Amino acid sequence: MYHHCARPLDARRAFDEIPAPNPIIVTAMASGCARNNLVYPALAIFRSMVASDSAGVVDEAAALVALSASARVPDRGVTGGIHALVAKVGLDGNASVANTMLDAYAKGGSRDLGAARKLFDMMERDAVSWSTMIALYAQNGLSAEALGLYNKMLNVGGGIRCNAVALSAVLLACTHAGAIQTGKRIHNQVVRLGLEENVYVGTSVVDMYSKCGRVEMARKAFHRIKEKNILSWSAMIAGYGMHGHGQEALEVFNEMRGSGLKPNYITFISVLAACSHAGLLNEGRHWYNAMRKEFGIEPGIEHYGCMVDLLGRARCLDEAYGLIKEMKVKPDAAMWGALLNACRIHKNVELAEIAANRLFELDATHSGCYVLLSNIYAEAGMWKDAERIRVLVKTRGLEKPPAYSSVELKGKTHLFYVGDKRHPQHKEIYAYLDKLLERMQEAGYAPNTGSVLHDLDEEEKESMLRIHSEKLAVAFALMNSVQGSVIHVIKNLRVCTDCHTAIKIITKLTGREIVVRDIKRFHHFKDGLCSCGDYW
DNA sequence: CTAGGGTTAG
Repeated sequence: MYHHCARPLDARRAFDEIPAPNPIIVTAMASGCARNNLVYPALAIFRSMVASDSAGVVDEAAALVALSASARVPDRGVTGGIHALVAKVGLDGNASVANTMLDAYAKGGSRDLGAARKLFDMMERDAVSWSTMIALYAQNGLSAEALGLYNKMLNVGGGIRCNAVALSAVLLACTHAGAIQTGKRIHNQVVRLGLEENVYVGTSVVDMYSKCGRVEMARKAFHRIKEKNILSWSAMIAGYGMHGHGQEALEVFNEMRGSGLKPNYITFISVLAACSHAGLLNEGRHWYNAMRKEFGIEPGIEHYGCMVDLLGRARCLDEAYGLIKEMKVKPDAAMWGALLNACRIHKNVELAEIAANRLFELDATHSGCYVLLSNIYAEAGMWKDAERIRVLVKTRGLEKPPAYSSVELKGKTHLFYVGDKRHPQHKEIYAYLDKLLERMQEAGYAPNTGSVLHDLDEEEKESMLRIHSEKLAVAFALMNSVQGSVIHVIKNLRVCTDCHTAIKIITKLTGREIVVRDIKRFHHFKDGLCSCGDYW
């Protein structure tokens, strides 16, 4: 009773008054501790139970409590230790115990996916084991492994059927990989099984379509969810937001409030991000103020980040800087990065230097901001300063994380790094790109060599730009798809200025529509224009 | 007495 009332100390007092507690009461005590986040006491109780276990009374329930507690401890190796104790009392063959252990190995401080997989391969597997392992891969960004295991479950899983948990997990893997074709196939499966109404599966489908560039499909799936929760609504708002559809995002937000659900911390991140992507300054200001006053939610670093983006975009650079100075949370690198980016767009060198210096203090190894600052100098004609920063990058030995872009073709994902020659079609791709570049230059495209961070002459700089991953991916997709189909490219970093300009021109020249998902948002290129309005 | 897998931001 005390535990359920979140009063662990009273529970402990009552427990201590029992002269000879039996294993049932001891397990109840441990479970109560775990429920109230007292994971170490919970584990201690289990350890002493095993130590004094002469008659084999430590049962499945006690093991489950201990294992689920071990998944919440920040130290490494705790699950392994409990595993040994569980084995000592002969409970490691128990199906529930093994499944709980599987999850615990990959969570908490252990984070050992390899150990989880090893256990998975050895144990007797049921539907829960398969979905647990698939979910673990998906949550840790190992999309290919998650998809592979999902297929394996259906083919050689010993008659294990598809279930809601495995489906939402594998949809998450499609989302990360941007694998729309596979995602659609899974969605068909969802429809066949009548699981569209399931809030977990439905929300996963919504998020998958949004993040794979099909926000209209996301909306359709959204309407099919029977009992939408705060996550479903937030996903839909975020979906519209990342595509630059700010009004639609706000309409969904209104609908949500109309339905009686209270927005939470994350909902407001989605709302403010949507305002920021669409440049809705007044709406953004309104909801930023309302979240505190009407909903009692204190803005966190993410909300400030959205506001700095939004104000910066609207040329209110001083207000953005003022907001950073007055916020109660310590500004992080992303915050100064947002201001720095706004300075790039509005060519404010003075404030850019302030932002960059604060950024360097926080993260001196972040090569992206050196590039940004150097570009700002270069665009302002301050070549010496631009050069100084470039030298700094070299002497400090900072490497940009490798940029890559990917395109899905007939269900297979093709990955391109800068200057990649690993693709079997690479010769044709480069030849195609050269021809295209000629036509682009005739149409007025001039390579923006200011954004190349190398000590090279102009010609060499142009060839550096030519081989950018997004250009390779676009060229490959153009070569291999039919006129009229929309090309979808996914990039792991922000799309570069030159590629952004280039793709706009490509859509004009070819009459094709190109959608690029970068690390921040979607860019819908059509007829020579981009949905971001050149702000990103 | 107890317990195992899933979805939202960036």
